[in-house]
Amino acid sequence: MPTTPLVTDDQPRRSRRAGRRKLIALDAAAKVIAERGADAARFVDVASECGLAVSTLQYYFGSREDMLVAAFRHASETELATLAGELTQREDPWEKIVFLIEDALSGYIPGDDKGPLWIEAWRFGLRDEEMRADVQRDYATWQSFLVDAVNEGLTNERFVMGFDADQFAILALALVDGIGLRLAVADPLVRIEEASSIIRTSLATLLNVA
Amino acid sequence: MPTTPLVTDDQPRRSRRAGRRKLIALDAAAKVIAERGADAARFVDVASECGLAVSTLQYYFGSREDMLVAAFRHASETELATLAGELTQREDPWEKIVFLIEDALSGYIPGDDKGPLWIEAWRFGLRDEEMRADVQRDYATWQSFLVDAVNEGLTNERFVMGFDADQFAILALALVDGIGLRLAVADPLVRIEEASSIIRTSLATLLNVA
Amino acid sequence: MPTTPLVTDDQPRRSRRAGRRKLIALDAAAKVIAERGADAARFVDVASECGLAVSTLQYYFGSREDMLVAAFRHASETELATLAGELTQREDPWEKIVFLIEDALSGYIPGDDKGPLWIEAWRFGLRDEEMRADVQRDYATWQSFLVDAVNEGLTNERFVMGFDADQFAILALALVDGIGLRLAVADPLVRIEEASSIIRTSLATLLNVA
Amino acid sequence: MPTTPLVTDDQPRRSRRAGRRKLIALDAAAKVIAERGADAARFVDVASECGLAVSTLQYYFGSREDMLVAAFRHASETELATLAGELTQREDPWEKIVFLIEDALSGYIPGDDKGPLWIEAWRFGLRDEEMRADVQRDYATWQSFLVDAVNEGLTNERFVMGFDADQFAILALALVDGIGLRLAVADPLVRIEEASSIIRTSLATLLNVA
DNA sequence: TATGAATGAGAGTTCATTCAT
DNA sequence: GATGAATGAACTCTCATTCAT
Repeated sequence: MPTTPLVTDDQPRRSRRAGRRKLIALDAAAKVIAERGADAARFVDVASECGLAVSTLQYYFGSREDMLVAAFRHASETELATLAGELTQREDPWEKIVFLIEDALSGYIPGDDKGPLWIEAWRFGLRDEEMRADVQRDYATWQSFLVDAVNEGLTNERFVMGFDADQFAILALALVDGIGLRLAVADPLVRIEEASSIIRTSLATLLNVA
Repeated sequence: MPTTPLVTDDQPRRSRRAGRRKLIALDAAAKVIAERGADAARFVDVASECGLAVSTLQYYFGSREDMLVAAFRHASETELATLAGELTQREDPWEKIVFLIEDALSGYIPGDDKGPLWIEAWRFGLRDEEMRADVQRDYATWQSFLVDAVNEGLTNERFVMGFDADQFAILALALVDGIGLRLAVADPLVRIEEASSIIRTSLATLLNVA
Repeated sequence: MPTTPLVTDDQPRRSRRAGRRKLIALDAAAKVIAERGADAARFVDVASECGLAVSTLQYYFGSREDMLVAAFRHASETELATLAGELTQREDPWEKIVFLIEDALSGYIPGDDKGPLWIEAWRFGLRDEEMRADVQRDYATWQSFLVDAVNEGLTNERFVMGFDADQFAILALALVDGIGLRLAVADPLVRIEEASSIIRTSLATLLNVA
Repeated sequence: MPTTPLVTDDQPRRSRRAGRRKLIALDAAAKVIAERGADAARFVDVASECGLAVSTLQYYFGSREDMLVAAFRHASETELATLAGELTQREDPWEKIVFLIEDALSGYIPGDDKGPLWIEAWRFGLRDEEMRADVQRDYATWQSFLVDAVNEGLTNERFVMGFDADQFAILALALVDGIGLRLAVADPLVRIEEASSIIRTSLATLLNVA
């Protein structure tokens, strides 16, 4: 190992540096998008957030829109990978479901960037085909996480349910997003602590959790 | 005709005409917002949509942002008034609930402007205090429509439920919005017809509708 | 006259002012094009030449390219109109021909803007279809001026010639442009005074001017 | 092979290769200039035309402008050398003149790069002193080719003429360029076949070709 | 020798806004 | 009350150029 040729490292090192900076730029872009909204995310904002020149961002991503899409994609890929890792560390299917719900919901609490970023992503997807495909893929992934957990529970006989697993997953995701939106706009009628328990209770009811 | 008091009429008529034009402008603005998104809704777009001059719109509303907020408010007031009227024409509380759900959900079907407008409204509310207050008020109104229906049903003993009426209303609205979003991004995993029935079934389960 | 309705003047007055300024802008653009070349003619240059804001120029012309084309067209229309006027003031066909040649040639003498502008125009026309049509039209007009004079001379029996009038006109224009180019690049082998006399002599030879 | 002195060869071979690549770059530059015009000839265009990196071109030529000038010079030197060679293969002075005229004229026919390149060269020369000197030199060379042929013909008594040889050469070149321009802008009033014959006929007339 | 990474300078364009009428 | 003319501010994007390797 210590004797492996250092020279072959040279090529990767260059690109690795560039790659590193690009990742930093992507994170900065995601942060700016979450804070100001995608439409108001300017090159200058991202540049000053990550300390790179505006023209460097353009060199990396081509156009502003491409930067936004790349930032969305990077953020969601990172998050979904983390999520998948976390799930493998939990045994009980109901626990998995609760984990997913709590994680998703927490993103909407003012101060967290995940919710706003997600909101921007699919709003962008309303009018941009490429982004729409990404959003659909993300929904599908979340849904599959839930479906897997539900199916485990059904197999275990921990759950008994009148819906099929996909329908349940759709309902669960909808509840989280729908309530998340009210948290995001700081609706005084929906308190954070209550939100979580309402969702858990209603889903438990639908699943007849043992 | 020529002898009718033209002069005294003149003042009111003018302002009435102005009022008329302003309403047309508001509708045009709402349409443009729904189509392009609030951030991309330019004065020129609205102007060419309603046939008025850009400077006329500024004369009416002051700034672009004020125009947007006015458009949102006008649209929601109009819709809520219509909704209230429709509700009085229904007797059965479950029917009222179904009506509200169907109405809300239908707005999200691609091609309809109500869903996109609502999305723009609360996204705008994420970063604009004045708009946020409007959004919260709208949520409260929708919630009260549902709460009233639920309470009727509980009184009638048509419904039996473990939640309180507000919690149920929050759940119902969240489901509609959450699923609406997936319809809006044309998610292939959520078909329109199915969406409605999932919501109805799950709510009926929670309410134990007689 | 002093009693004509002043009010009807109102509308035109506004547009007349705008029209006035636009003409000034067109002249400024032509000057900048002649000096720096069309590709290097920036909005800033034209703006500072005529004292208007850059955005005003864009308001007038739309895009930079449209401004250039408008400037070319304006210049050529003005020049051709002047030329047509001058021609009517000359009787003798040979005198007309000489006048046309001298006028065209003089534009190429360093310091004059007409030659450089013409060069820019047709070089632009090499790659722009709209401009190409304009250039062809200009060539046709110049050619027709010459053809008319030649035909007069043939009728008068002042000229006797083996070519037809169009061929002669093509030759004459080619000589003027071809020699003009050498004047424009300050070719030491072609002196201005000589240039004119060579052209006159050779054309006179071809026409066998009486 | 393995025993041949690799090292001593190495230096020359490298520079030879470099020289080869530089020539390819020059041809690519000339092509791009002819197609897009000198002002629009970017490093990227040339780079993608010849498969080299932008920074390599800059390494070769220094600045963009230097690359352009080098390309012009390379193209004209190549052409003039070829031309000189061709002329030695012709005996008859009139044949030489016709050959020169046809060659020059053919460059202006849309599709050929020589005419456009020449146009760009002297237009560039209008504003760049270095280039202007090159253009004047090129004109001088062409003119000398013609003058030599004319003098041969006068000595032979094939030609009888009222002009001196330089004046004739100036006229001939002017005709070719002047008519070439009209071919270049696809002027419908000047057909290619006719153009050539008009020039030949008029020059023959002036020379009283035997 | 040759090239990718990074950046500053400069240009066109959009757009809300001001002002005079 | 309504609108066209004019403009400044802001932003994206292109491109030559510098630098390190």
